[in-house]
Amino acid sequence: MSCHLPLLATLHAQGLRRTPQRTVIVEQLCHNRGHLTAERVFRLASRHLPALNIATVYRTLETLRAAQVVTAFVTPDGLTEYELRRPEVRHHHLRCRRCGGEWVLPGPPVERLRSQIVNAHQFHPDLDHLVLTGLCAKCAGGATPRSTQAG
Amino acid sequence: MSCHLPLLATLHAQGLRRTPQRTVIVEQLCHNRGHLTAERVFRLASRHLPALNIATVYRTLETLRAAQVVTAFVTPDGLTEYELRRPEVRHHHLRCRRCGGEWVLPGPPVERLRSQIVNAHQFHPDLDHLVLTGLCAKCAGGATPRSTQAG
DNA sequence: ATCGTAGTTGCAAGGAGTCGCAACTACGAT
DNA sequence: ATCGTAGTTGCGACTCCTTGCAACTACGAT
Repeated sequence: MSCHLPLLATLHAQGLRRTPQRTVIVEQLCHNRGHLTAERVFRLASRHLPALNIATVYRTLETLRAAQVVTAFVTPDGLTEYELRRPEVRHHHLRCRRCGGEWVLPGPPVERLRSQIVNAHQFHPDLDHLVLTGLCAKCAGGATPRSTQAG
Repeated sequence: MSCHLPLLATLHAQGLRRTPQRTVIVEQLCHNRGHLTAERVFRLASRHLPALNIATVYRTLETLRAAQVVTAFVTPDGLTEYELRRPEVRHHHLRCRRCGGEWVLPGPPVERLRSQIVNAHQFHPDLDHLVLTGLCAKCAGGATPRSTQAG
């Protein structure tokens, strides 16, 4: 069962159109789990819909984000990346700025930070999806990180 | 005593030139504490050096960052901001995405997160200077945040 | 003081992302 | 099935930031 149909239904339920462009973009997001830049989405999607325009890709990704179908986040490098939204799986990423390796950071440590911020400052931080760059153990001169590779 | 002279000396000690452009840019960073976008640096500095070119500003800020005179960071909005580097004062920012208000988050909670990541994953995250967006107490419908206003 | 040269600049072109508009079309009503 | 219309697209122009290059110059050696 394709995963894009319920997502398109979500759009439709919000009064938004299920255009071929949006369909193919959502399909690619389903087929290529993990983070995708807009450019990559464009390249993947335009194989199936050659007349697709890059401006449409950006707009569609923004529409999907606003519709909470997709999560968009800015990496510390200043790149915007997109990922299908999985609200029940709150996770973060550790990304090595030297080798590019990436690991999943499970939710609890960041949740503790969130709690501390809420309690001490009554501030509600957007901490659903963090990408933290740094150096992995190997590049920093040590052993392998212990968490799972990112997916 | 102007703060820009020792900073320019730092550049010089690294084999880099103390040009008038760099001087005026560093002066503005000293006079205008807090976060500055490249555009704002450009506007401030070009009052003193009208022929200054925006490309030079970007390059100079990057040079200053590489020389560890300046900290550069990408906000969750995707904007790059710069701040004089003060390694002995490790701090972070809470910025309200609705009202734009900004508060300082002192170091310890993030340090605890860092320790947890290092211990569990042998990953050394870049956590010297975080900007966390979210909703302040007022915009989220509560009382005022308790930490100091950002400076 | 002059000189040589490598670091740096201004400039124009280029790339990534955004925006406004005319043309197109998804889709609910009939 | 057709129709009307508001949502959406492709396109070209625009903005912000980056890049390559010729010209300039900071500065160490003399």
